[in-house]
Amino acid sequence: MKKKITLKQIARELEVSISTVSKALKNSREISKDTTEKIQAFAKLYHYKPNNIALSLKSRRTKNIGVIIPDIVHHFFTTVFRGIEQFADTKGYNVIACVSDESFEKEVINMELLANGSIDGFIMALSAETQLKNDFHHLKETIDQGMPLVLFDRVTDEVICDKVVINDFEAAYMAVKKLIDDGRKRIALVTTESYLNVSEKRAQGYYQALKDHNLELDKSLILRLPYQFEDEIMSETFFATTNLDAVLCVNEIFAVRSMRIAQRNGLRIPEDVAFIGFTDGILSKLATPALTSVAQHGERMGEIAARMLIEKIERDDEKELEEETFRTEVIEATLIERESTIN
Amino acid sequence: MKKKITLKQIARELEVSISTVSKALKNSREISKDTTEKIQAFAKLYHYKPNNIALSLKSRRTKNIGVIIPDIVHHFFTTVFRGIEQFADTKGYNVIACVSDESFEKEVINMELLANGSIDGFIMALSAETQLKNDFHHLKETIDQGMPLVLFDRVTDEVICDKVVINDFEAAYMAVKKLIDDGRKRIALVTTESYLNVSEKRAQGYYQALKDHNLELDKSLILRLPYQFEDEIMSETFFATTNLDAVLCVNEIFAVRSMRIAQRNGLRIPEDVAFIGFTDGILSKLATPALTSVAQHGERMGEIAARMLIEKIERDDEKELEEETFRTEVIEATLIERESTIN
DNA sequence: TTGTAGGCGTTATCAC
DNA sequence: GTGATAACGCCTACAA
Repeated sequence: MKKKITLKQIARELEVSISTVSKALKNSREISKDTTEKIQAFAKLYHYKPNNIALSLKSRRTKNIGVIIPDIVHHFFTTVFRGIEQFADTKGYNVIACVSDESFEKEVINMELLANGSIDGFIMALSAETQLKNDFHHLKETIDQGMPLVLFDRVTDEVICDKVVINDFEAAYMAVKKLIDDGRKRIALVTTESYLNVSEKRAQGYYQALKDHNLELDKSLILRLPYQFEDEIMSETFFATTNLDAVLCVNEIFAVRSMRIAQRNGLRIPEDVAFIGFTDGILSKLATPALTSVAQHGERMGEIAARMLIEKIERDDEKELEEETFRTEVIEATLIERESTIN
Repeated sequence: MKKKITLKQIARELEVSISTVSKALKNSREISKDTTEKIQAFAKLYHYKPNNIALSLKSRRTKNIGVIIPDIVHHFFTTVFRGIEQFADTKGYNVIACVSDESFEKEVINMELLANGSIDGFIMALSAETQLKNDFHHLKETIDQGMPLVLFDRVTDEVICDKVVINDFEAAYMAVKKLIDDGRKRIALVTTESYLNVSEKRAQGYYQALKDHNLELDKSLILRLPYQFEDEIMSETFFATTNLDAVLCVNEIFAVRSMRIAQRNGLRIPEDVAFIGFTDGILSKLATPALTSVAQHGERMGEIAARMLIEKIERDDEKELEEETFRTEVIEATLIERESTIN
């Protein structure tokens, strides 16, 4: 087992100084051709590669970015993550992934841990608990220390930083409008408890679309499920007792589960009830019937977030005292029509 | 904006030496109560936290582990990743995630990048291309440099290191046996091209089960799909022209897609055809009918891999020259029965 | 052309 | 009790 070799060891072996080795390996013209060749040959032989940690300590750049997401076994976050990773990779950055598990405390701990030099910037989506508590001191402190931060999807107005979101309001509006245009009158909404920012925006879009088309807002058409629901009793009762002809769900899991229950109750999709979900992951594509779904373009979202972050990181290098400017990029959601609505 | 503060700055402000500050913050009894308190108060005020990079340089420990997986938007790998992340978190380790995207080159590059000091050890599943090329020099070199490595799921006998796998052969055998016990006679296998180690083991289990139950191996019952197949023509033809009464699929996507096609062809599930898949992710649970599936227990796999790795990392600290021993942990797959087979 | 010295932030050893 | 010094691995301005 040959441990990684260092400049110092090469220098000792070849009886030259460390700086000579360092320069030779960078093809500095200061060093004679002879020594350069000798050193490079030796270095190659021993697979010399500079130690990232030492480089980071010196340059104050880790080439790592921290990504904190609420959940990894979740199609949307996973696609965003892939977008981030792919873009980061092209720029020579690595991604440190932390899962907050929807917990405020884990989010805080992870952030503080990483903020102490491990990374050059953060990309994150707020945990459910953080949104519920409305406590963002950890984000503010991080920003305050000069650490770039990009929020995506689960964002908040309380924190001033770069953001990437989709137009949730408009997307929901568009989905409901489609249902109305198809002749649906009793359109239900299946959503989460209300503190989740994105769900709330989608609900607003739903309300507005109804209003604009002179449909009354009927509270009995709204089903609010706990975020991580396993239990299907609430849904079963809802579908058994509610008179409806269309359903908008704020994610694809709710949608597919709801479709199953509706089908079990003898409803035909889309003839009796139309369904539209959010997320457009593999579930939407492979459900029976295939689910019409609002595509959130997670991968692009991740890519844009990573681009924004890396730009900021690398710009910070150049002009130290520039006026900070923050942007919010809005990605247009698109409705992917499949079998669960009438085309 | 207050940049992170360092020991040196605290020392200067308080007009003491750096070492005094360092000791005071560690509650060393060498330092007087007065100075200790003064320093700690100041440090707290400025949110002092030691710089991870500097600590790493000194300790030669990064408290990071590198995870290289072929694909992140993939239920099984995602669950393994979660298992790794969760366990790592409890031990104070962070996870750097790289996606090889099934590419040999990306795998090599990522590995070399991380191996230069960024992490303390690797957990990985081989990319498809790596298995196809059968080239493992990058793994061997990494191990040779004293970097601990744990392979999971997509492993190879060519590399000697810790491994975590499921009993693919037995799991497939068990699944086929169940189908046979249910009275199925013409059991098809939907698998990937053969270079994928795990698919091949599953195929072997399928062969053996047939053989042990005196069923002839009929090549026309085997459908080999390209790994990332989007196109459904091959499957359509297969289901349209093949006489079968059961199907074993090596992953849940193949299974759900196949079920859809079979249903479109007028086959009833499970009456006419029974289906069993591998993976047991959300697709299996929410498919119509719900899919009987071999659970691979990805999360546990990740946890065990992380435990093995961290043990090795931390043992390396202690006894430097101990005889290396490597283990292969086998996780028992379990068959989760649902509606796509007869109970 | 080569080498020395200082510094990145920290800890540990040893001297005062 | 407190501080100076060396070291982790690397880079670079400045000497020689």
